[in-house]
Amino acid sequence: MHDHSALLEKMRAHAPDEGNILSLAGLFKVFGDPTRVRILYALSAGEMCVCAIGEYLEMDQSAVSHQLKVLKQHRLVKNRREGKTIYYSLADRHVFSIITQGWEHVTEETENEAAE
Amino acid sequence: MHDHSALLEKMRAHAPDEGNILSLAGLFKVFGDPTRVRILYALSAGEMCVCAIGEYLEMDQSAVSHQLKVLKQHRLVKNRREGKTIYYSLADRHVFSIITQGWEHVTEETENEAAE
DNA sequence: CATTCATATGAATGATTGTTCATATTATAT
DNA sequence: ATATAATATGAACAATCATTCATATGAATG
Repeated sequence: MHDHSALLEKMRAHAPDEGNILSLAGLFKVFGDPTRVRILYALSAGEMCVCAIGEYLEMDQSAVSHQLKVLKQHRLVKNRREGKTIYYSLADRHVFSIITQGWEHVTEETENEAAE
Repeated sequence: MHDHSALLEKMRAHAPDEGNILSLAGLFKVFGDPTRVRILYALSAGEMCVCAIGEYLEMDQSAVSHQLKVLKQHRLVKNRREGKTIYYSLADRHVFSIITQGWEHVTEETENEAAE
């Protein structure tokens, strides 16, 4: 192994906080599932109740609830109750801007998606 | 289950392409691992060779190579050879702006991270 | 050309995770 | 109170995935 002591010295000087790294990876992991992305997309059109989401995405209610819980834990969605039904909606503006940012990367270059 | 036919009708009208959903989730999944985030952060300071990354992150060379391969497949990093060593760097401007976007969400609200 | 250095790759493994099934809440209505 | 509708939760299972170990490539050097 060749020498990098100088470089490493410099890098360790302004290393990012480990807690933030974990939070950040945790956040992106939530976006890293097709089902959750579909849910977020659906909610970008406006609030929806749980069973409407399930019907739209053709998945059963339990699976939807489980994923909504994950999304809520990371504050990507919020909900309100109206009688028996609970309506979910996007939590804040960040949520869709993160998706939009990723979208640009994905749609920008479409050649050899899984190449190499 | 109550009725949503009207809502669903409208939503299916402008549903996002399934292929794009999968690509997008795939992209975020790559960002959803602490090791890969650490690597991207490291590379944001400038290009580094594989063993420097490994030394910096205190993980062995093989693990680094495996993750670099994932990052490269998703065009988040690029590399160039110089003799025996191969230098990796961020692929384009998107990469860090995606991280920055996520960072804002993570650092904005720090109360009850894993609550509920 | 044999050796060494830097990196890549393949198989195996342990851990994580999305979905399903069954069951539990919570709220309305009769 | 019972029944029903809407949602949530817990356990179990299958699939995915990050890491490790061993080995392979590819380039320089003696």
